[in-house]
Formats: sequence, structure tokens, C-alpha cells
Amino acid sequence: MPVTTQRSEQASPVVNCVVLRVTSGLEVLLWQRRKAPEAGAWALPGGFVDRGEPLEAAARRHLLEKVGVAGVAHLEQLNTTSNACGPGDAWLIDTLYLALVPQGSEPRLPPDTSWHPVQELPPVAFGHESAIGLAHQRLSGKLSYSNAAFALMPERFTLRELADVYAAVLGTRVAPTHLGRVLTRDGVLEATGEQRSAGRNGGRPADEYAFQHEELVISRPLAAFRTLVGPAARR
Amino acid sequence: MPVTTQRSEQASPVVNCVVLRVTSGLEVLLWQRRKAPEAGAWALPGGFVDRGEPLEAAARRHLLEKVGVAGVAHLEQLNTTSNACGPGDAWLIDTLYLALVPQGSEPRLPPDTSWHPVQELPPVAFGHESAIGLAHQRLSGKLSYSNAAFALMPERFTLRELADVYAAVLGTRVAPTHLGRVLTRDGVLEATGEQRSAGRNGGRPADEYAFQHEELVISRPLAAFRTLVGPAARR
DNA sequence: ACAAAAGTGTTGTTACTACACCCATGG
DNA sequence: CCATGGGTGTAGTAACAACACTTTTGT
Repeated sequence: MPVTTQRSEQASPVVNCVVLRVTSGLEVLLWQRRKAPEAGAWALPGGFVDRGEPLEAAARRHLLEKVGVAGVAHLEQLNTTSNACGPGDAWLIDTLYLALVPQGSEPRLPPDTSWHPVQELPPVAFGHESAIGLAHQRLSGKLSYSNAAFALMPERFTLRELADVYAAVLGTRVAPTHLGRVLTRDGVLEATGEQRSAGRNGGRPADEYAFQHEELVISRPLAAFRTLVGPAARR
Repeated sequence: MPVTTQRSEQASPVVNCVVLRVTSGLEVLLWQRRKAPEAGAWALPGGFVDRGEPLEAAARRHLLEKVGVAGVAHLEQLNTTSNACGPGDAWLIDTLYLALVPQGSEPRLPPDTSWHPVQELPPVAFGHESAIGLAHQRLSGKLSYSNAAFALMPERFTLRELADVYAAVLGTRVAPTHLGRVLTRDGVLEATGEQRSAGRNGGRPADEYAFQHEELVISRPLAAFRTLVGPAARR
């Protein structure tokens, strides 16, 4: 941005997306490379950025064109790396995105593309396991202080279903009752008034809930200190 | 990173740094542009990235070369943007960094460079007020769930001094006692056993504290839920 | 009637906050 | 000895977690 007249080196900007969803467990979208390098390994969807194109637009474009994913409910930038490269190699500036796809949206995937459980990844190209790990970490954090789960859930759901999604991401058992109380108190959830019909084994029908907002909202801003003004405030 | 053989557009990667410190208030390091565009306006330190150079290295290099800042105690990537550009213009990929400089480190600044209170910024070039705001926000968050303040403080300090730094960043009054209890419980602070001599008006000498770690540590990982396993865990 | 699933009420526990009180120093 | 600044102890409160109990369904 210091627009000097000085000549500078040129790089190829690329975006890569860690697309996550939860079915029975947490899954990431990968496509299998046919050509070298890393032929046969699984890679994150992504590609080159067009000249002057916003990075987020590039991410959405590649998700749509390359793997047919339209239903991205949340897209968030993670980080950017400049890869080391020799004199002949291409110099890539790689921006990583986290994309969340809700349950129920079933994108039609091309044949080389499929979902993989994050717990048992196939061989991943370019050492991008760390990217998947970073995305997973970020998502775990967001679940605890925001309404990020809206982007993983269908419009309406039961507390049980919501707790299962939390459990899949966090790797802990999560109690539906507690989760519901906390998120309702924080103004994240609201009861729709509707109910689900009971399952085949009977049981009381579950109340249906929905998220109050369908964009990311920070529900607990400063975790540690509520006011912390203390007696000093009197003076 | 999908290294196809396809030709791609070329961009110039740049880094920009929001360098923050706290003296009496929160301050950001800016330098005044002489040349157009935006001559006279104040800009973030930064510049072009060398071919194959890691972004963080580029940030440190520009801080050292351009504004003489060596004592960066914490450096963290914020986000990356691809600026829109016409056919003739340069296409820049701009990665933003947050850098923290501790009290006591007094870098020798070049004449066009100086610290400015974040609360009353001069005219800032390229609309980078939002970048400063983003950095401020991120820092505020980090203070509440990590030991990030280590990068703003000298090695040893009193609880009062620490609370003043928190207050300057968060914009609230912060009670030294409470802050000390919370951070000690979390294993962030430790008493050195030393004491400060009293000020000129007398008063009890304050205990000296130091941070347990001099790199970023997340002191309270998941804010909302402690375990949340509930009765379901029994089954 | 009984099992299964879900929601409600209540209690225990933790930990943040406030405040009253005590300690140490300089003038 | 008193003002000033700093630390300690303790009580109030909010919120999370656990668990017993009730509600509502299917078989």
C-alpha cells in the first residue's frame, strides 16, 4: 500500500478453502488430485484469484465452479502464507478460508470430490493437514463465544440435534439441556413453538428451535471480565 | 496451491503493520507520506514482500528498516485483502499485521515517523482507520483470554501499572486487585517477591509481578462451557 | 403399563465482584 | 500521626453443572 514507484516481485495469489460440515461427525470437503505433484493425494478446493478480485469472492467462485458448493452459510478468512520458492518455481500467496455448510444442504459434488471425516483423513496434499487443524480449532472457539453453529444447522432443529453437532466439533459429550439454557439466555436461540413428532421408539416430542440471527454474532464479547471496574471507579 | 500449469495473473504482495503500544494511552505508529498519493496523510509502516519471503519476516524487516522498531514482542497476522484495481493500476495483495511493543522499549524513530493516540488519529491514508480499529478489537479480545499483555509491559511491573494498560486498551476502568487475582489464578502472573519503593506521596510499596510466559498463551480456552457433559455422560 | 425421549425445578459449587478493613510508607 | 497508595479477607451474586422428577409419546 505504500505505492512507491519502485518495481516489486510478482506473485500468484491463490485461495484455499477448508469446507466443514457435520453429519454423524465433522467432515471436510476434499478432491483427489490426478496430476503431479502429489498425484493421488487429497487437496483442499481452491485456485487462483483473478486480477482485482476480492479474496472472498474468489473463494466463493472456486467453491461453486470447482466443487459445486453453493450453500456456504459462513465464510471466514483464516490466514495467509507466502511459500518459499526457488528461482524457477512459482511464488504463491496462499490465503486460507474456513467455510461452513449446513446440514440439509446437499451439494452435488463432482466425481473426484467427497467428504472425509476430520478424525480419519486420507493422505492430504501439500501438508494441508495443519490447515484443516487450524480451521477446526477456530470453529471450536467460535462455537463457545458466538452463534457460529447456525452455519452448521438446518433452519429448525431440536436441542438434541444441536448438542450432537457441538459434540462432533468439540469432541466432548454435550448436554442438550445445558446448551439450550445457555444459548437461550445469551439470546442466540429461540423456540419456534413447533414440536417434532416422536421417534419410532416413542418418547416425548422435542421442541423445535431456530437461531435468532443467520449471520455471525458474538454472543459473549469479553469472556473473562464482566465489568472489573471495582472500587476505583468511585473516585 | 493447486499447481496447475495454467497461467495466472500476477500481484505484488505487501504487508502493513499496526504497531501498538501503551504509554499514557493506546498509541499507534504512523509515518507521514511526502509523495502522492495521499501526500501529507499518515500511513501504516509496511512495504513489499520479497520473492519467497515469509510474510512475518517481511513485516519484521520493514519495521526494522523503515521505522527502526526492533523490540516487537508479539506479531500476529490479522487479515489479507486483494484491492480492486483498474487495467493500468498495480494489483496489491495486502496482509495486515498487529505488532505490540512493550513499555520501556523506546525505538529510535526516523523524523517522519511518530506515535499517535488511537483515540485521536490524524488523517490516515488509504482508509486504514479500519485496519487500526481491527487491530484494536483483536487486542482487546486477546487481553481477556490470553496473556497478550506481556507484549505491552516491561519485564516487571505492579498490578496498578498492569491495570492501567488494560484500561487504556479496553476503555474501561480496571481494578488492579481483581485483575491480579484473576490472572494469578489462571497462572498468567507470578509475584517476583520484589517490591517497588513508594512514590513521593508515600503509600505502601507495591508488589512486583512478572508474566510466567513471554510468548502468547491462551489462558482460558473455551470461555462458555466448562465441561457440559451433563447426565448424558453416564449412559 | 412400561420404556424411551425430552423438558423442568432445585441444589450445589465455582468464581467474579464489591466492599470494608488492614498494612506500609513519606511528609 | 495522617494522608496516600496498596494488599487482604469476606460476603454477595450470577451462572454453570448435576440430578431428581415430571411430561409426553409409542408399543
